[in-house]
Amino acid sequence: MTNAQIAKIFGEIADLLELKGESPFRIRAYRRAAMNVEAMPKDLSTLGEEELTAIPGIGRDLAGKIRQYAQTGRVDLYEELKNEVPAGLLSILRIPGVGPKTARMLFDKRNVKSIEELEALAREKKLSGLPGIQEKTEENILKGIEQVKKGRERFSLGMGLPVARNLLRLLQESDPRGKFALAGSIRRWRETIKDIDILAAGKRPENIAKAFVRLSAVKEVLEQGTTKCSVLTPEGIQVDLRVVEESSFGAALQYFTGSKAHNIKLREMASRRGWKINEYGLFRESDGKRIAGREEEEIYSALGLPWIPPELREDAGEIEAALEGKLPGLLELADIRGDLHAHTRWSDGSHELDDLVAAAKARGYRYLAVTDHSKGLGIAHGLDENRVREQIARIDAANRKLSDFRILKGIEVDIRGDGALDLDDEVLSRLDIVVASIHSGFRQGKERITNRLLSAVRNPFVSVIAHPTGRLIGERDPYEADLEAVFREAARRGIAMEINANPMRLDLSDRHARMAKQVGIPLVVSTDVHITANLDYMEYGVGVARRGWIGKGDVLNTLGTAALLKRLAAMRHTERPDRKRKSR
DNA sequence: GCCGTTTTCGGCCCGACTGTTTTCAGTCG
Repeated sequence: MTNAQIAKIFGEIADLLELKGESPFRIRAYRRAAMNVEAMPKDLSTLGEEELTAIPGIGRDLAGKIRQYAQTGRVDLYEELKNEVPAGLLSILRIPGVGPKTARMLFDKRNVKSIEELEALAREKKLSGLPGIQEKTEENILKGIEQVKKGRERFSLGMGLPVARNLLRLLQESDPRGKFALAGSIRRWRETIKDIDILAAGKRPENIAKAFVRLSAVKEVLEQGTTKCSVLTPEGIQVDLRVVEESSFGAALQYFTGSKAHNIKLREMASRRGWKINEYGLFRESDGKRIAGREEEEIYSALGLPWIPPELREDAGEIEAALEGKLPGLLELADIRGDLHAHTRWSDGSHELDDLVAAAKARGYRYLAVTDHSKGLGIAHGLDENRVREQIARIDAANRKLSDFRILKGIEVDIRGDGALDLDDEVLSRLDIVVASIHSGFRQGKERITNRLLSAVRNPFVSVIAHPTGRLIGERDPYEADLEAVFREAARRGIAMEINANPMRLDLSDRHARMAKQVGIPLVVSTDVHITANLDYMEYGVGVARRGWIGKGDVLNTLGTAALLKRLAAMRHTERPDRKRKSR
C-alpha cells in the first residue's frame, strides 16, 4: 500500500460523494484527508490508530478506512460508491467548467456516462435546452474536452517559472508604475503548477487588465473582467491575473499565494478573534473596519505571527511553529558556495573543464566537484579506472593554476544491478567526493532496489547518493525503494543525500528532504550540470530545500572549501587501502 | 467527516466570473 493510493481513493470518494450531492463538509473532509495523506512521508500502513488520528484531517472513521485498506486492499465505502455511480462520470468531472451538478444532470437527463458520449452529444448540439445549458455552454464543454484530451493538467515548475517571469517583465514594461508579483504555487516553489497566478495593482485597474490580454505572450483569452482575467499562453499554460487597489496588495498577495489549507487556517484564527480575512484586507466583523492589508506582513502580525515564507505555507505545521517562534531559518541561494555534481565532456557533459570552472566562478562559487559518469554508463562515455586517474591528474594540474577556486575530484559512480559500484575502491579512495546513483533496473522490486542503495551507502568511499528516487517529474515514477531504510543507514554512516536541482528531477522531493533532515542526514543541493547554463537550476534545488524546511546548516555545499573537504574526508569509514604504504 | 479559548454538537473560508437567468446557480481557485 502506498500513501498515494490511499490519497487517490479518498479523492475519488470525494468526487463520488459530490456526484451524489452529499454534504459539502463531508466531501471537504475527504479532500483534505487525501491531501494530507499524500504529503505524509511515512508509510501509513505501518501506523496504529493513534498515530493515524494524529494526522490533521484524519479522525477515527478515516483512520479505520486506512487500516481497512492496509489489511484488505479495499475500502467498503469506495466499492459501494463505485457501484452506485457510473465510472465514466468521474472522468467528466475533469472537464474544466463541468462540475458535479452538471455531470449529474447530464447523466440523469441524457444518460451521459463518458467523455466520448458527452462530446458526441455536444457536437450534435443536443445539449442546448437542458437546464442551464445553451449554445455557449455547449461550446465551452467542447473546448474543455479538447483541453482534457491535450492531457497535461499540470506543468513542471521548470516550464512554468520562465513563462511566468517573462509575463511579469512584459507587464512591468507595459505599466512601469504598476505593481506586479507572482503568487500561487509558483511563489511557493511547488514542483508542478496548474496555472500561473499574477497579482497587479495600479492607478487604473481596467487598463492593466486590457494591457494584459494584449500581451504578445497571450494566445487566447479565456475570461476577462475588470479585476480578474484568465488567458492561455502559447505553451498552453493558463495564467490568471488579479488586479487590486494598492492598499490591498499585501492582503491579496497573501490570499493568492495560498496554499488553500494555509489560508483556511489563518481565516479560522481571524474569525476566532472576530475578524475576517479576504483578498482586500483583514477586517473587524463588528464594524467592518480594516485592520491590515497593504503589506503581507501586516496580516500575519495582526494574528500574532511572524511573516511565514511562502515555501512553508502548506498547513504542514508552519503555523504552529510560527506561533511557538520556532520557524526554521531557511536556506538561501546566496548560501550556496559551490556545486557538487557536474559533468564535463569526459562523459556526457557539453563543456570542457575550463568552461565549467569559469561558469561556476561567474556565479560566485568557491568550488565545483567534477563528477563524470563511470564506465557502466557506456552511452554516456563513462570513465573507467584509468580515465579517472587521468582526469585526477588533469584536475590537480588545473588546481595548481587556480588561486581562489578549488575543483573537487569526483565521480558519479553507477550503482550496478547487483548493488556493487562500478569502479574499484582503490580509485574511489583517490577522489575528494564520490556521488553514487542508479541508472538502470528501475523496475526491480522493492527489496532488491533498496538493497542496491543500502550497499552503496555502506561503501566506505561513497559521500553522496544522487537523485535518490530516480523519478522524472511527469515522465517516470520513482523506483520502489524503501527510502526510510536507506535514510536510516545513511544517517548511521553520515552519508549525504542529494537534492538534485534539475527541475525535471527535483529529487529528493520537498517532503523527502524534510524527512531526511528529521532523520539527521546531511544534504547537498546540486544541479547535475551538463551544460553550463544548467548551473542556474540551483534556485530550483534551493526552492525544494526551503519547502523541506532545510536550513543553511543542513546543507554541505554551504560550507567553505576547507570545511567541506574536512567533512567529506570524515565520511570515509575506513582507512584508504593505500594509505599505509603511501605515508606523507 | 473533522474538530474544540464558541468543546462532544454544530459549526465548517470567501469571493469572482460565466452563462444563464431576471436574481442566481455552478464552477473555480
